[in-house]
Amino acid sequence: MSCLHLPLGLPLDDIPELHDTETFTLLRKDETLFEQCAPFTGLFLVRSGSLKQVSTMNGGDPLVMAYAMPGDLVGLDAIGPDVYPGTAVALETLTVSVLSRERIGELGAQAPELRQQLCRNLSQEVHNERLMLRSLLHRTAVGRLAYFFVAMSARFRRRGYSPIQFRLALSRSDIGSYLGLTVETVSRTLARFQQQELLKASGRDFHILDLDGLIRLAESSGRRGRG
Amino acid sequence: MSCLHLPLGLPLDDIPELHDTETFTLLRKDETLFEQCAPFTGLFLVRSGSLKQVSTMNGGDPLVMAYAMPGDLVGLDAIGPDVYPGTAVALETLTVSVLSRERIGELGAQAPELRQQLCRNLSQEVHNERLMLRSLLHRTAVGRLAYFFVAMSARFRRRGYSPIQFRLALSRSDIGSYLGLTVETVSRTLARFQQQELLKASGRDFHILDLDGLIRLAESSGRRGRG
DNA sequence: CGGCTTCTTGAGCCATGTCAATCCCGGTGG
DNA sequence: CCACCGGGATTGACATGGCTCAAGAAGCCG
Repeated sequence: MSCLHLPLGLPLDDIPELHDTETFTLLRKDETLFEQCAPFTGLFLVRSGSLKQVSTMNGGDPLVMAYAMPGDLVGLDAIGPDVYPGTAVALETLTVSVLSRERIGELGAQAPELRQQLCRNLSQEVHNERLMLRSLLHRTAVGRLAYFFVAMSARFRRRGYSPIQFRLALSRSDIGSYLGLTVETVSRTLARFQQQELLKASGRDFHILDLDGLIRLAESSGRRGRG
Repeated sequence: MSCLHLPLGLPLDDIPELHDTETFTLLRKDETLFEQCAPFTGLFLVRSGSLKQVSTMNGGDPLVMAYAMPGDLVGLDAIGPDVYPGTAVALETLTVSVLSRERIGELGAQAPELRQQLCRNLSQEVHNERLMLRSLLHRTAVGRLAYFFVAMSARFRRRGYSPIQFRLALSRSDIGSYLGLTVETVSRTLARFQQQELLKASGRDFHILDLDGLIRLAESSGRRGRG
């Protein structure tokens, strides 16, 4: 289960230029960093706070596609299409630094190995996404949520935060959308997790009590689809 | 619904070097091109026949992750991890041409814009996968299968084959695994599609009768998860 | 024609979506 | 400081989609 970090959690810290950027932007809760379909202008590195990326399909409801926390790079999935494939909404007060399209071009020209590194990361990402989402497809609500918390725990750990106690700015219904479940199911399942002393949730603060238990739940394949 | 092509269907035809390769390999049904966890040795371009890529999670059942048809490039998701993240199994007699790791390096060095192009494709891919899988997460069996056939139809069209009549070498249970459904559900749902004259299936040959109807089904969000 | 695998069909049950009521919490105004 | 209000969260009752188990039909190859 090495690949549990979620979508935008690319390990690009090793690209120093990314940290030199001086352009900072501040957003308040519910403000957007960019809108779906807006032309690609650059990448964003989250400094503090968090955001969700929401995509609306042809006449469907908006889906929460990704959750970005400090250290995450946002906008990578806009490089190919050349427009942002979803709207980025601040979940709380948020600061990001901007890496403009032009700057990316310069950097790519100067250091080809940077682009190579980016390729690697993207390739890794394709694989991670596939693996995560395909296994979610086969899991029940319990499995999906367990997976979600294990993944979040791993992500916080990699970022240097506590892997067992953290705050998720996502609402229950965001989590539901992210996992393909209804709010009610999320809520009920969380209640069960707490009864079983797997974790403690108060509002948006979570405390993992039994990570191994959650991992076991996440791996014990839920029932859907045998082959 | 521009992004309906499936995982490995990258539009890399514009990279001419890929077609110059002389190294051909032939495999018979059920033989494998590479095994999961084998070190990355190169990419493969499918010439004829088809294959499925299957990943086994930590102690789970194997999941069908991708289906590759002639013109598809296989192995892109191995670049990042440097090992193949799944086993590639021939579904029928199969010929591929090999693009070795070394050759990729050379090409990348000669033509930097090629690598850039690869980046774009990978980025696009991240987005496509996300979109497809997240929306599958929210759909019922009907929606998933409809989506699947619409996607396949689009893929065959892009490859220059008939978009309404094609053969899928995948078994019902492969399709189920790919979509997160059981064989039985796939079978029953296909039966309903035929009653409603949306398509005709005989064995592994499919004939789309009402593509618009399928698109409508695929888009009319199945019920799971409202937000 | 027999043996294998794949596909289809049926009956029953459980998980989860739906609908609806209530609760909780944070903010706002009196 | 308290009453009110609104959005999110929880909980309950119910309906149903899809998984399970099981049997049979249809291909496929010898």
